[in-house]
Amino acid sequence: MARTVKENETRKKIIEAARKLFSEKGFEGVSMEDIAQASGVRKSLIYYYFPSKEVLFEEIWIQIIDELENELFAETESDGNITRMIKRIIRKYIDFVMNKEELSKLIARERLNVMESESQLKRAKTKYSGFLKRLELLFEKGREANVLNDIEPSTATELVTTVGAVHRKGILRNIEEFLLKVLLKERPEH
Amino acid sequence: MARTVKENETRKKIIEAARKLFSEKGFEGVSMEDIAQASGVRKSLIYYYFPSKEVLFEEIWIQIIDELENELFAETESDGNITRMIKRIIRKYIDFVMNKEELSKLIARERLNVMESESQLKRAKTKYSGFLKRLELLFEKGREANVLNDIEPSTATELVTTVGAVHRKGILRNIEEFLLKVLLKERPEH
DNA sequence: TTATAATTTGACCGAACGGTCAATCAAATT
DNA sequence: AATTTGATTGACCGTTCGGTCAAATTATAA
Repeated sequence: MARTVKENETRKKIIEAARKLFSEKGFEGVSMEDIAQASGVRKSLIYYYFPSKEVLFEEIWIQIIDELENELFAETESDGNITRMIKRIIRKYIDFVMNKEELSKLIARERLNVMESESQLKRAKTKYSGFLKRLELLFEKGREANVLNDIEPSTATELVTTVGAVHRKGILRNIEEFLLKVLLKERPEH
Repeated sequence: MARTVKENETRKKIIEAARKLFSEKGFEGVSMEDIAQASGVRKSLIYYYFPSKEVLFEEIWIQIIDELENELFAETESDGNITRMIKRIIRKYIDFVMNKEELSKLIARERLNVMESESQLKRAKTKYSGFLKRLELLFEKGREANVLNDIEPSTATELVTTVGAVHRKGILRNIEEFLLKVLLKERPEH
């Protein structure tokens, strides 16, 4: 039987160290030795918990996208008002970028590589594509309800996820306003 | 004496192949062997023209930032009207992102790594810092002339350069409007 | 107390990487 | 024609990388 307390400690330390390093330097810029040193274990122990560097990255990526999806979609989808739903999701997305800098920086840094990967990072790509699809479906509904401006849902999705690379907190609220203005037909209230 | 025609051909081929690959996969994601194969020469020939991978990257980076600066600043700085100058520069920047996709994607992909590098890529960093400084000085002038909104020039600079990561042409004009709205006190004209 | 299982380690491996160098080839000069 | 110079190549090097494995240590179960 697993010593769950101890396993959770070491495994968690590895994940936390790796996430921090991936956020700072990206997947290719970090070595397994870097992660080992940052987490205080020997490199070969990482392979006891994770079969490869790629799987470790994917697990972190999936955790992050899970957390992002929980922030954005947890309570929103039961709302009948599509405009309010879009507003709330944009708001929560900007909150996420502001408050979870390590996570949002990792997404900003690696999302292109994840999306463009072919034979690698399949699970990461699937996860992220699923997230983008959920966003796009929401904008699709907005278009059908005739509250979206003349903008393709896929384009709206890319706009939102790209401007998430801005991290100066002083302008993220400007960006929120900008997004609402570009996306929704009604003018955002103050 | 140099056989300048022939040297220009091979050297140019190497630079073009490298730029394309760096744009697609980033500095760390491309090997010298990749570049050699893409340019149709043997890897060791690259070292005949460039002492290292880092120097090759820096030469490409400097060319790109030169081109960007030429687009943005070539005729603008003699204009006395600071509002018009800022408008024109934002316009030209969006034009650059739309029309020079390979270059703007390389900047978007590597600018964080360039700015955060410590012992490497010094010339690339210096070049990019210089470019950012020029932008910031322009916004500084805008603030002094009281035409900038309540936004730090350094923040304005980061906003402009970050949203340059958006490549969907359908929304770059929206972004231009957004930038002008956020940065300038007067409303942008249509 | 002993046995077993889980965790952890140090040593090691093959491949890929950035880079070097002597040799060869092609072009230019004498 | 011979020599010199520039361009190009194949073979090779040392280092770093992702990853493996047997042994040792620690924790748990019997």
